[in-house]
Amino acid sequence: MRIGELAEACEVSRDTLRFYEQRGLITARRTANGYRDYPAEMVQLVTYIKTAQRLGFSLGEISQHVGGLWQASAPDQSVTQLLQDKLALIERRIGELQQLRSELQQRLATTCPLRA
Amino acid sequence: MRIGELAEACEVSRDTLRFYEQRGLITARRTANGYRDYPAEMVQLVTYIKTAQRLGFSLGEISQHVGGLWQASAPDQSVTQLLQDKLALIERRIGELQQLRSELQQRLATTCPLRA
DNA sequence: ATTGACCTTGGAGCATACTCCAGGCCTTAG
DNA sequence: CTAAGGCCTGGAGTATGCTCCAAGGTCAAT
Repeated sequence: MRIGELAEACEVSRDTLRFYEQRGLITARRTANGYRDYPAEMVQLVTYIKTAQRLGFSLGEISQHVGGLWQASAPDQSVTQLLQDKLALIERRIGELQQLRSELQQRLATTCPLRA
Repeated sequence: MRIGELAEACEVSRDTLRFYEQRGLITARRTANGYRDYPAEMVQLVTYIKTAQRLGFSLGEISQHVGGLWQASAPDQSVTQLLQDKLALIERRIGELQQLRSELQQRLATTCPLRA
């Protein structure tokens, strides 16, 4: 599939996909005429990247984990390790957000929400 | 108090304070020699800015509300609304992260974590 | 053959939130 | 008097994550 199709399927811009490639988050084969050619699974990968991003991960963090996650074909130790690292990261982030939430809830209960 | 003292009291850099001034978040009197001179309450204001930021507000959002907030004796409705919106956002994110976490946990429990 | 939609590249520009620097004045201690 | 340290300004630089642009190649349809 070409970049425009992928872009539409993932609801991102072509520029964003080229930017991700530049940053090493995704790669592309090329057709004879030089156009990028993506496999269908690329939709899943880009969706994954956007999800992780929406959840608060930077592209840097994502790129540190995505390669191993995506390329491993067998259940090997390093992949398991990567998943566990990711899980730990997610749990940290949940904790941070929960703390933020309780701060907000407390502030909403006071007379002057943002004071102090 | 001078900028260095304020910076230390608030644990931000002098540059950050000058940056906030540029953005209209804070203002300063000047002494005869041209130095910025802050009242002691400025520590509270800067602390408030940092808090709001940690809670997910951009400096733009903060500056739009800072005047009213700081002076209002009663909880301003628009601010309360803003806080509630942020709270909703945070709760959505926590939910998504928890879902991602359970997905990862399930994958880690299978023999072949990355299939499917 | 030409239009129009698609693709290519490198590079510039933008918003956010700082961070650092040069060049220079003010103040206080030795 | 001089040095050290704090302050001033304007402007450049940094990191993130795009977004847009110019100039040009590709391709299917009319």
